[in-house]
Amino acid sequence: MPTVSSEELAAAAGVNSAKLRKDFSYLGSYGTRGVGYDVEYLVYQISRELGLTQDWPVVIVGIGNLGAALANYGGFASRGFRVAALLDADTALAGRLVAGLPVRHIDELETIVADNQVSIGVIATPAGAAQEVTDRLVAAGVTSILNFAPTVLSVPDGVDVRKVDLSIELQILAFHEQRKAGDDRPEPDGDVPAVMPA
Amino acid sequence: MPTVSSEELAAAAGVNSAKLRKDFSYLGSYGTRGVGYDVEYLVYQISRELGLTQDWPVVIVGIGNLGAALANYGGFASRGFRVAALLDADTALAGRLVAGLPVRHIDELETIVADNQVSIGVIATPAGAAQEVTDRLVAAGVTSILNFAPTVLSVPDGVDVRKVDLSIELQILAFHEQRKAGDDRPEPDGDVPAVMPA
DNA sequence: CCTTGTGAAAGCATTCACAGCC
DNA sequence: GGCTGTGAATGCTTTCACAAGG
Repeated sequence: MPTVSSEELAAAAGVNSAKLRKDFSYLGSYGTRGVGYDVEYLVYQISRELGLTQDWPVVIVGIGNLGAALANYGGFASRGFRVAALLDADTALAGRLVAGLPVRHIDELETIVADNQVSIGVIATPAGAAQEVTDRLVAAGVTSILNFAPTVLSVPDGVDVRKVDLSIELQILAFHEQRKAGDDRPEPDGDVPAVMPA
Repeated sequence: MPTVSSEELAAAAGVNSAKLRKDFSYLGSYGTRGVGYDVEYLVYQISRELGLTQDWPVVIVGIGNLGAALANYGGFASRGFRVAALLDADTALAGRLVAGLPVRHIDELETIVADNQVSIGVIATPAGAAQEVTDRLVAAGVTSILNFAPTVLSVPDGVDVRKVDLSIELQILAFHEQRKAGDDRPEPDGDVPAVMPA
C-alpha cells in the first residue's frame, strides 16, 4: 500500500508538517501512526470533501475570447465541472462550435438551466451585460456565480458570487517589483510603511 | 475639500473601521482628526504605494484565446500596465492585430524585453511551452512572471512567479454549493469536518 | 464635538513538542 | 521505532476603546 508522510507532503507543498496534519485532522483521522497516509484513500477523502467527486454542470455566458478560453480550459473537466452550455447574445455566433460545443442563444438560458439542473454560472460578458445576465441566471435557479466581468454584481441572499479580476495578480507582481527596485535606492518621496502585506 | 471617514469606507468595503484605520496608518498619517481623509490625497498616496503611478511594460506570450482576452482586458491600462508586445510561436499569427497590437514572433522576445525594459511577463501558452518561455524571459531580464499555464514553473531566486488557476474559484463555489445542498440532509457518508475554510 | 491613530485585549492561525498508537 | 493527532505555546491579525488633536 503506497503511503506518504506528513513530512513529505509538507516539504512538497512548502508548509509546516504540523499544520498539514492539523488541517487533515479536520477532515477526519485518515492516517496511520508510524506509517503515514494511504495515498489513494487520502486522495479520495480530500476529493470528496472538496466536491470533486460530484458532477457540476456549469453554463458559460459570453463567448468572446475569455469565454472561449474558459470553454477550452482543460482544468475544468478534470475537477468535476461539465460545461452544459455556451451562451451568447450575438445571434451571429449561434451554432458555431467552441471547444466542441455549439454556442447557443442567451434566450435559451432558462430552459438550459432548468433541464440540466445547473447551479453554477460563469459570466464572461462585457461589464454592461453582466447584471442582466446575473438576474436571469438567478431567476432560473443558479445559486453560484463566477464573475469575470469588471463590475460588482448584486444578488439576493443565498446566492454566492466570486469575482475574478485578471489584473489583481499582475498588480501584486508590480508591487513586489517596485519593492525590489526600491531596495537599493531611497524612496522617491514620502514615507516607507513599516509593514506591508506579502 | 471632499473627505471620507474610515466609517464610510469601512461600510463600503464591508470591513471593520478600526482595521481600515490601522491599515492606512501603515502608509502614514494621512487623515485629519475630526474630519476624515482627503479623498484625492488618499487616492494618490495609496496609488503610489501600490505602484499604480508607475508605468509597467509587460509582454504577453501565447496569443490564443486567453492571451487575446488578456490583451483586450481593459483593467490593465487603467492600472499602469502597458502591453509592450504580444508574442507567439505560431508564425501564421505573426503580424495579425490583437487589441490593436501586432502579434510578433517569439524569437523577438529577447530584443523586445531589452528594448522596453520589460520586467513583467505574462504566460498564456499551453503547459508544454511554459517552462521554456519562462527560461527565455528570465534570461532576457524579466523578474516577475504571471503564469496562466497549468504547470508549476521553476525559476531562479529573485524571480517572482504567481500562478493563476482559472478553475480554483469555480472549485470554491462548488464547495459552498455542496455545503448548501448538504444543509438539509445528512452527509452521504463519512464525517463532517468541524471547521473548513470560508 | 468628531474622527483619527494606536496601545491593549481578544480572537485566530501556526508551530512546538510529545503522548498515543501502529 | 516512527509517524500521527493534538493540547499547549507562540505569534499574528483584528477589534476594542479611548487619548490626542483638528
